[in-house]
Formats: sequence, C-alpha cells, structure tokens
Amino acid sequence: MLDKHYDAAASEKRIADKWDEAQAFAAGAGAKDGADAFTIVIPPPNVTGSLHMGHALNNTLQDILVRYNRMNGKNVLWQPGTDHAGIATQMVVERQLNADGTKRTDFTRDEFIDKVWKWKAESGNTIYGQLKRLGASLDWSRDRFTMGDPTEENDQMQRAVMEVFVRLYEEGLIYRDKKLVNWDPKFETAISDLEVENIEVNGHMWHFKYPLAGGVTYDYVEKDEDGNETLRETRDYISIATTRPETMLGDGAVAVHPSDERYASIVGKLCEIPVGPKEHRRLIPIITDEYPDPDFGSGAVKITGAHDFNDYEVAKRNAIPLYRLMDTKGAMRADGAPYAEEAGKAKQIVESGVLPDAKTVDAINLVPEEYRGLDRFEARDKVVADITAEGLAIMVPETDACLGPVKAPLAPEEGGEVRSEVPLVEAKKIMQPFGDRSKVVIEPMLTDQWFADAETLAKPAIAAVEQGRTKFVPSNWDKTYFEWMRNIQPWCISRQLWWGHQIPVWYGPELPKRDTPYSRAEIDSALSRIGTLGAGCRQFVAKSEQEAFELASRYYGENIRIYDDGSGGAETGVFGIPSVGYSPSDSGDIASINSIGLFRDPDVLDTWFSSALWPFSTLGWPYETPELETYYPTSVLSTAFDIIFFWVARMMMMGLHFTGKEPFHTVYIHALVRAADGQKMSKSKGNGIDPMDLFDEFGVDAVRFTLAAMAAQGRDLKLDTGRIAGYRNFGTKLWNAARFAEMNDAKFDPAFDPASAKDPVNRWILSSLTAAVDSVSQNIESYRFNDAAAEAYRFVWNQFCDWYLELAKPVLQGDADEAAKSEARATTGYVLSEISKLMHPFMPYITEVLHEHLHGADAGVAALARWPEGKLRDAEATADIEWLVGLVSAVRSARSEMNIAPGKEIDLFVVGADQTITSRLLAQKSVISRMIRAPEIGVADAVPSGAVQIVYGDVTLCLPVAGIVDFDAETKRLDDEIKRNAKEIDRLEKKLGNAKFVANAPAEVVEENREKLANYQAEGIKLSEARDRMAAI
RNA sequence: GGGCGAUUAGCUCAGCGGGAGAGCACUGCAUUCACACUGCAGGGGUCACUGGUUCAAUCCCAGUAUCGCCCACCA
Repeated sequence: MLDKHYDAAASEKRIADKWDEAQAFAAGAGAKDGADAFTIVIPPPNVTGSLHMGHALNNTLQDILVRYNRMNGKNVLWQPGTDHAGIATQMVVERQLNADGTKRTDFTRDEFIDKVWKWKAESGNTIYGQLKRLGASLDWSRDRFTMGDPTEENDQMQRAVMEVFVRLYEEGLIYRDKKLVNWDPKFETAISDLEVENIEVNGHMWHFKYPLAGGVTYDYVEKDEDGNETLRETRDYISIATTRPETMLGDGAVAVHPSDERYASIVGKLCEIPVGPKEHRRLIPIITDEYPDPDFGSGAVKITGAHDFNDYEVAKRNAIPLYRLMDTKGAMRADGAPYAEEAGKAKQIVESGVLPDAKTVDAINLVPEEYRGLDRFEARDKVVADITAEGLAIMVPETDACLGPVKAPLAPEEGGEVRSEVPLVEAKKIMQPFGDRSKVVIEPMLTDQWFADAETLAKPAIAAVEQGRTKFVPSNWDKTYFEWMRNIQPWCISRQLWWGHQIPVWYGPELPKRDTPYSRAEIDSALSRIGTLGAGCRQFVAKSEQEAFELASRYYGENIRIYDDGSGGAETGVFGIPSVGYSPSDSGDIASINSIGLFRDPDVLDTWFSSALWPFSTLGWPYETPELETYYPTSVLSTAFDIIFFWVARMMMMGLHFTGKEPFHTVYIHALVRAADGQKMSKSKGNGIDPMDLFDEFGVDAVRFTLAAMAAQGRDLKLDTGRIAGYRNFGTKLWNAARFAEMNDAKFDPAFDPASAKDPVNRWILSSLTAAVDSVSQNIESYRFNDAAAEAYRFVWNQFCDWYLELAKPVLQGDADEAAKSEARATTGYVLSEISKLMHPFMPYITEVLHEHLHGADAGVAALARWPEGKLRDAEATADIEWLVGLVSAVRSARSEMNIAPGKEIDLFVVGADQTITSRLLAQKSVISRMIRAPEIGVADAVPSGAVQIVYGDVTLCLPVAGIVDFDAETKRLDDEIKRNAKEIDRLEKKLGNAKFVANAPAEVVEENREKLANYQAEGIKLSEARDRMAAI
C-alpha cells in the first residue's frame, strides 16, 4: 500500500541504500552486451568543499545524462573524485591554525602537510554525502583524488602528474625562467593570469617632476592639431604621471615615443628620480620606445620593469635593469647593503652601459633606509609626501585643481600663508588586480618560476574544436575558447605553497665534464651555490626521488674526478661514482666531499596542472588499464563557463598531447545559478542558497526537476523557490495518481501487450506515451533538459492525470464489462510503470519507490530498468479522443460562462453529427456523461428551443436548459463568439486575398490557411444560426 | 577598447519566420468521489525601441536604449 503522503526524506535514505546494495552505479552496470561506452568524469569538487547550487545544477544534469544512458543499456561510467585545490585548501587549514593562535610557519612543511591530510580526512566526505543525497549515480568504488595517496609507493595519481611533468620537460615544453608574474602577497606565491580578478577601483594619478641631470634645460613646446604653438616654456624637468608612486624607487628609465617632438632634444640625457636621499639621487636615461602614447598624460612614462607588465616589456627591449623593490609580503625590501652602497651599484650600471645578469640586478635593493620594511601602501603615501614637500610635484592653481578629491598636504609658505597652488592629483578609475582567493592587490613581481609552453600545447586543442571533433553546447562558447586559446600566454605552473604536487626537480651543482679533475675547493664552491636553485645549478628532472638520484649519480660519476688536496678527505686520487644525498630542506648543509647533496624544488604545481589530466589520470594513465581502453575518450564534459579557461582548455591540451585523443566529444556549458536578486551567489555576499536546505524543504526530486526545467541553454537562471514548490506538487500529483491506480486495482501486468489494447481511450494514452517518450529522449540527447522536463511534466499531469485517469474512471469504477475493466487497469499500470522510468533521470527517488511498488521490491531497481520504448502509435484513436477532450472542454467552458451550477445535470444533444461523430459520441457515452454531467446524450436533427448552443467544429452542441438559461448571458456569449470568429475570418481572408502570399508561400502553408478559413466560415454560419434562434425566442 | 548575452503576462522564465506559452501569483466556482502540494473555468502581453529583409517578423538583419557577463587596458 502506498502511504497517503509521499515521505521524501525517508524514501531518499532508503532508496540510496538500495542503489548501493544493487551496485546500480558501478561501471557498466546494466549494460547490454557489447554496448558502447558512455563516460562522464565529474568536475572534481574541492576536497574540503561543500555542495553549492552550481554543483547541484551541474551534477543533476550529468546524472540525467548518465541515468538516461545507463537505462538505454550503454556501458556507463560516471567517474567521481575530488581536487586537492592547492590555495583554497591551504587557506582553510591556515585559517584554522590562526584561530588556534598558531600559523603555518610555526610548523615544518611535513608537519603542516600532515595537518592538511588530517583535515581532508575529517571534512573530505562532506561533499560526497551531499552528492549522494542529490542522487548522483557516480561509481563510488572508483573514487579518485588529484593528489592520490603519496604514502603509497608508485601511487598512480601521483605518477600521472610526475610523468606529465617529466615528459613535457624533456620535450622542452616546461622550463624555468625568471619572469614578471602575478604575485599574491598574502599567500606569498605566484598565481596565474586566470587567478587574477581585475576590479575597477578609485585610484589617483600623481604628476611629478623628474629634474634633468646637471641642470640641463630645454624648450618644451606644445602644438595643437594644426601645428600652431599653444605653449612654450623652458623646463629643467620632465613631467611624469603615475598611479603607483612607490615604484618610482625602482625606475630604470623614462621612455617617450620616438615621434614625440616635445622631448626629442633630451632623449639620451639623464634625469633624476625625485625621491630618496638627496646626495644619492639616482639618474636614469631618457629613452625612446613605441610603448608611450604621446597623447596620454605628459607623453613620458617612467619604466619600472620589475613591477609593471608593460614596463617589463619596454625594459627588456631596451636593456633597462629590473630592480625589485618588494619582498614576498609586498613590503619594501629590507635586505641587502645600505642604500648608498646599493645606489652606487645602480649608478655603475648606468654609467657603464653594461647590464649585469638578472640575478645580480635582482640582488640590488634600491629602497632607501627610511622606506625599508614599510608596507607598499605606506611607502606610497610617504613617497608622495616627500616629493611634494620637496616641491617636485606638478602644481596647478587651486582653482584649476578640482580634478580630484585628494590634495596632497601643502607646506605653508613662510609667514603662514597657504600657497594658491596645489599638487596635481587626479582622481581616476583604475583597474586593479586582486587575487581571486586572497582578495588582496596583486603585485607584478620578478621571480623564478616554472612555465608550460601553452602556445605549443594549444595548437592541437584549437584544431580539435575548429574541426568539430570536440563541440561546445551551446555552440557560441567556442568563440570564448578560441579567443583565449589563440592568445594564450605561457602558463605559470609553479606555486610557492606547501600543499600540492611538489615539483619533481632536484638540484645539484653544475659540474661539467672536463679533462682536469675538480679540486676539492672547486667542489665546495659549487656546492655552496646550490641552495638558491639558481645559476650554477644543474636540474635533475625525474619521476621519483630515486630516479633523480640515479640521474645525478650517473652525471657526477661521469663528470667528476676529484683529487684530495689534503684538507681532510679520507680518500686520495680519483673517486668512482660519488654518492648522492638528498636534503629536503632548502638550507641544509652539504656533508662531505664524496657525497653530493641534492635539493628538491620546494614549489608545488598549480592545482589545475593535475586537474588537466583528470579524464585520463582517473582511468589509470600512465598505465594501460582496461578502464582507460574502455572509457577514454570520455563522452561529455559538463561544466560552467568560468571554468573553460582554467580546466576545459587545459584538459584539451593535456589530453591531446598525452593520449592523442580529444578527452571528450562534447563540452556542455551549463548556466550559472544566480540568487533571486540576479546576483552571482557567493559566500562573501551571503546571498547563497544551500541546496541542502532546499532538499529538506522540498525533497531532492523537486529541486532536481526544477534545475532541469530551468536549464535552458544559453542563459543564467535565477532560482525561484515558487517553482520548486510547483515541481514538488508535481511529484505529489504523480504519487496520488499511483494511489488512485492502486485503489482501483490497476497493477502492472507483465502479460499486457499495449499493441493489443482495444479501447480508443487506452490506445490514445498509449500513443501519447510513445510521443512523450520520443520527445523526452530526443531532448535529453540534444542537452535540452528544460524541454525534456517540460514534456514529461505535460504528459504526466496534463494528459495522464487530467484526462486519461478521468476518462478511465467510468470504466474502472462503473459497470463496464470485465474485459474493458481489465484492459483499463492494465493500461493504467503499464503507463505508470513507463512513467516511473521516463521520469527516473529527473526524479530518481520517487520514481524508484513507484517502480518498486509496481514491480515488487525484488524486481530490480528502476535505475537499471530499460528506458521506455513507445509501442503504439494510433492516429485514429488519438483523433477520436482529442475530439472528445475538446468537446468536454467546450461544454464545461460554456456551462461555466453561463453560470450553470457545476452539479446541475443537463442533457447533451448534438446537432449536425455525421456518422463518425455519432459513433464517437456513442462509443464514449458513459465517459462524456460523467465528465459533463449529462444524464442523457444523443444526436438530434434540430436544436431544441431554449438550449445553450455551442458551436464545436462541424456540430452544434445543445444543452437544453429551458427555464434556467439566462437569455442575455447566452446572447452575449454567442455575440462574443461571433466577433471572435469574424476577426479570424477577416484576418485569413486578407492573407489569402494577398496574391503575393498565395504565390510565394509554400503550398502547404496556403492550403493550411484555406482549410482554417473554411472551418471558421462553417463555424460562423452555425454561430449566426444559433444567434438567430436566440433572437427568435 | 574587443567579445558574448539579455530585454516576452505582476514575478521567474520557455518559444525564436506562418494564429503569443509554462510555473508561481491573481479572479470566479467546486469540498469528504487519487490528489487543496486539488479540480474546473477565467483575466492578464503594441514579445524594449527605430528602421530594414520577407508574401509573412516576437523570431532574421542593422541601429538605438537599458541591464548583465567575459577578455584586454594608457603610465
């Protein structure tokens, strides 16, 4: 017996266990022999994360695809797993430590990583529990983690990452380089371009004078478009604008455009950076470069190569030194020698014109003592104040100065008067880079990092989409993909974090092979340099520590012969292969002469590096496993558009490079779930909805159905709880239909053959089912989840419940013969059973309960049942019943409009019925009778007097209500009908009267319109007859 | 600056060349007959605006306005 109410919460638990027991989601479960594979890899959620609405949507859609294909007998694998999420996870654990009053650096790296693993063990299952609740039919036995299990020797997930790194390195597609990168001062790591959010903020632009060296002056001339002089003055400075005054300390040059005549006379001269101790003011050259825009600002740009991406390019082109000013926390550097000494080194570079190597330049700290250790923003304020105090800010009359709200403080003139001029400070909207995780201002920083040659890897990935081997759905996303891939920049893959895949590179001293043996002193000197991982180091790139040692041993064994110089070594003469030791610390000391220490690169890989391998690493790569063979390439990848660059593009690159195959044939880009106010849901805004709360309130099925129903392609969806409630009601409706069937003994009968049904009502619903199944299938296959859901909804509620069950009632509950009753019961049971399968991908829980109810608890789960197959298409029965449905609606409508009490019994006479209609009418007499409360139904030759007349197609339906009919109301009703009819006739006559329409429109369209016109005309005649009869009364 | 998308019923959204649709909300009627998380009947829209293409435009094209997003970016 079905309960009076469906208990979602209880069923969800029970059914989930049942699926588990049946191993319904195991790879290949329920597959037909030799079936094609259908594979989806889940976008791995962050291991410590929890389910948000985006997950709920994406996993619902994937589950619909997966369940649909599984029921169709495909060999299905939905691969689960989680991502170690480098920064995000490290951040969470660090925050916990902070709450406990400690910090990451209080611990060793190993201790900290241990804590992260512990945290993973505690919280890592949260999202799995939530995905299970959602009903996601993932093969849980195949769970994978991007970090694998490092305690396991030769762990496959680790191995995959190492293999990829080493191979790319060997192919020259991964390299180490000193470049300007986005630096996150909070997490103290490099991040990729994609992890930077550019946000418009209110900034300022300051204007300063850079005095020319040696008192040089020049005539500064400005001209208008026609070449007329508008300004001429003698200047001893060049005017520079900046939004970041603190970086002036690291300027290496001032650049002007080669065509800029204003400055032509001073190009090649030196100017002075107007900040720092006066006696050590640095001089920098004025150079030309294409970069400055003569029409912007003064046309002259200060070049700070180590702290600005544009300046970096200019500096590289012109051999301008790159002076790094800040430390890893974004504070002004406090290392190195006193400023006077460091400034001397910079002076030496300018004077000699020789640019030392990058490392040497980087070691120079050009931050004056009074700025050292200051936060970058404090330093900014101080630079502005110092320059202004010295009178080197560009001044404008106060009246002209209202360019911004900020005015730098003024030094009162002697005598206490305030100057009438103020420094020029413009208020300006500037795009400022922020870390997407840390939310702090990102600093362009010159550091050594590992890069992947994305441009090379992107080429095949671009071609795959161009040539349609991988398609985006909706297709317009390929534009986004192409745009990014065709302009791709080197991918910075190293992160200065502790949590992640440590880069598999070990460093030892660079000791090239040579004929003369190395002396012990030489070895010592080489060893002393390697702690910095920079110049003088040799990289050993290997998949494991052991392999690295082997590589190193071979290298040193072949290259080094050492003489004992008598300073303590035990051995004399030539060594054999030196032993190689590994020091995990980057500041350890080197033991002895015959043991070469190796240092492992302390950096870890960008999280997306391992995610990029997900479609094949989860299946066993680099090993040749049966899973890889069967389930790769995968079928569909479903994700949000904001992940196209981060993940989809990189999976395409890596998949093609390492397997030669596109990792998936379709990329389905789902909509973004927005809050009711249209804002992006986010934790920080606090406008997010927890899917779990919705599950509790409405049941999982209702939420899933809503998400599917709203998942129209190409548009974001605003979540409306009203709709969830509506779809919960839909579940209830279905439940009650099943209860009705049960009460009427309508069970699923395995012996029932739909094709053998006789009653047109049964044949009609069975035909409708066929149409609905076709439509739902087609829509799922073309990723039109909303259309699929709407079609299922329409069939179940508006056809099956609203009409079929009502039409079946007289047979099931009346005194029809046993054969008719039995057929109606079997049809009802059959259709319900098919519905429980048709709806299963959308509402897995309630349909599973119904399936169980119809087929028995031991009959196997709906999740593995065969997808419905339409068995009957009967056009005649469909026409008959649709006619009947129309008739009932027309009568009900007229009765309602005439204010006839619903319970009032009125006979029905049909005037003008031909044989078809007469037989339709008689065949369904009892049904119609019940539905419109007409005790007597018959055909008549003439309209009885005092009847309500309804023109329905070719006939006039008459309801004799003599005595109670409201004459005025009936007249009005008919007049309205006539008006409506006349309007249609008019429209169609005009259309058909248009010779061009008849000539140009397709014949079937013309014909269709002619038929419509004829029908309306016939109806019009009947309507006026009816009206005439009214008038005659 | 480049690109993408949106603008349809009070709200949330489908439809996208041949008579405007759904859910919720609203109005009237119905109450122990599967279901009030119900049934029946109904009201409600110059499909943003302006042009163009077409026999025919909510739908295609161009432009305008408003809103949203992505990418890039001038010191």
